[in-house]
Amino acid sequence: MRYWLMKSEPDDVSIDDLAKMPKQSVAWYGVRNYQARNFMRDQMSVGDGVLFYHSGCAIPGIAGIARVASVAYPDATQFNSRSKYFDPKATQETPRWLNVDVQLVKKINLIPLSELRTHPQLERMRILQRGNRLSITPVDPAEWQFIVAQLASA
DNA sequence: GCCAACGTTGGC
DNA sequence: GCCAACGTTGGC
Repeated sequence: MRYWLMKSEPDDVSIDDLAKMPKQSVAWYGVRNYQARNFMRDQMSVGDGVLFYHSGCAIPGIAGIARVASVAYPDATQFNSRSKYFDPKATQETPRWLNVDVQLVKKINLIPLSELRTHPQLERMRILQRGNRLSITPVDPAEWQFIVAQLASA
């Protein structure tokens, strides 16, 4: 059992969009970074905890709690020439990009990035480090516990 | 819109 | 294998 923070742009898929999906589950398509892909491929298990993070928006922050709902499988968008995630080097036989399914556990009151920064318990979080761009990052169990028990319930 | 940080590409 | 150039991310 591991814990993750996964970024999504709410203009693309927001926490409310996730809540409206069948089974409140969505394929986490569009990851085109090898390190993030490898986290999904090598380290994620069904049931892992996910902090659903809104980025690239007016108030970035943690918008909900989710869970990993599948193992990694080929990301369909890499094969779609009309998709912005199309990858001409990927084939059905040798896909390059993978995704897991992510399922909503609960929407929470947004925990803004600016608030996360105020908690010394969280100062080592990857998301708070300067220059962080990775869209999927591991979260320490202690950080997960603090966020879910102390911040998400507030 | 700006800009710092980072990953990828491609020439050599 | 190095590294400059370029594109992207993402907070502000």
